[in-house]
Amino acid sequence: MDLSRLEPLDAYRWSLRGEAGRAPVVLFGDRELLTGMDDKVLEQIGNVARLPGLVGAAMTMPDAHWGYGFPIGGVAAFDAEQGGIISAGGVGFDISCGIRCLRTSVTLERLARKMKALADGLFVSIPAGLGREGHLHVDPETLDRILVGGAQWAVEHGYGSGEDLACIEDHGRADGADPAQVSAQAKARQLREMGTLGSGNHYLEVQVVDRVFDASAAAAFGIAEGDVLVSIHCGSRGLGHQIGTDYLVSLAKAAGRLGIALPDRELACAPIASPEGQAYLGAMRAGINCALANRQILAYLTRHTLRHFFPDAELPTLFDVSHNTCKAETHRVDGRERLLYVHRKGATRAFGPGHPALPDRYRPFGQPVIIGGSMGTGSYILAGCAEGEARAFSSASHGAGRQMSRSAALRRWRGRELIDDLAERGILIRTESMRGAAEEAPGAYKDVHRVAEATEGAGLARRVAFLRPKICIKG
DNA sequence: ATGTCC
Repeated sequence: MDLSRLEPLDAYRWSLRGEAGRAPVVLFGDRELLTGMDDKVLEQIGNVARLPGLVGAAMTMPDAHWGYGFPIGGVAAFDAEQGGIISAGGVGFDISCGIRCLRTSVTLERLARKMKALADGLFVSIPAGLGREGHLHVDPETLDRILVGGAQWAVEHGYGSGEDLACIEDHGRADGADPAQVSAQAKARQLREMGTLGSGNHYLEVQVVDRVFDASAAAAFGIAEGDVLVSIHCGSRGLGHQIGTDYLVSLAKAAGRLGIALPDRELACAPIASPEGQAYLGAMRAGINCALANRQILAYLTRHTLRHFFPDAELPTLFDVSHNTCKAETHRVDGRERLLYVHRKGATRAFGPGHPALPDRYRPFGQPVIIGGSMGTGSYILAGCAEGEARAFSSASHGAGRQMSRSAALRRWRGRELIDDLAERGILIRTESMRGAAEEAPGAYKDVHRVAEATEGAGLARRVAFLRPKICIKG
């Protein structure tokens, strides 16, 4: 990215020079992260800043990269009463993709003795890969109840407990979901895919807490150095993807009908208050519930498998965060509380200390934020902080973020070699696709340590712990 | 991300 068009606000915050007809643009990240970003990121977030009803600045997180319409790592808030819009490209195709993090009572010593068997066991029990079907097949009526009930449906049907729900965003269920706005095709794709991981950057990882940055927040989150965790990264599978595809068309038509000038056709959108906007909102929330139920079922399968190897294992939920959503939230803007529709595409909600939506135990420390690492590199747990509210509508990074395209990664690496190298370093990968593993090469991603450091430096969230991977099941 | 092109 050409930094000459940017004005540094400080070492971690940059403003794009103003232009007529465009709202402010702020990019978070250090000089090296921004230098490494594609110019497309700047072009795309500049386009977002031209959409109607934007409040404050259009923003990118430190892990941002080029995406469909909106950059991945993009954050934009809109006010329905000011003609604000909602955009499918601002949420992403994998609606409510996110990470469920489970704590475990398994010690590193016990894990070390069962590494290979556990890796093989998880690979058998966790359905992964493109188009892969799950153990649970549902009928259309049941799917509609899942789309309304989310993880709450899953818990009611034996896949977990109320303690899980307390540690999921929105208590495991998005209000206002409307399955009637989800196409028959989208639903048909999901009937056999509940409880599946998917492909691409999705994974299930067994991790060890390698370093604690903030002992009091870590204690509140229930973790300490040497603890074993399991993180599950996945989303709403075929259903979410089909909702995105369907509404790209309907929102583009609405934009045309209402004369909304689109700087890029990939930014198809409609006013939140329009029939098409409301329909997408209802469908997208159904997609959120699909993803929340999916991660709850995968948590159940994970517990079942770990208890086969460690019969006394407890695996309580630390937290479950989504990073592809648009959520109605109240934010203070220029001293006034306003209801905003915050698009976070490849960005995590990061409420600060004291927020009423947080579980009691976490509230004094802020919301757990999870930055998922690339294959074999490690992940971070952070905590939302007060500055993030004013700076980014309480948003933070969601991962390492790609720095190289999938095709470029395929040309450069071989999956088999990457996996053998990682095994020599004590990290076991099990995957359905060697091609997928090459695309997910650690070198194709930004440095997760730098992303986490910049996220803290920018005042978006504070680092709490670094997690080192031990076993990774890839789609 | 995705029954990677109906």
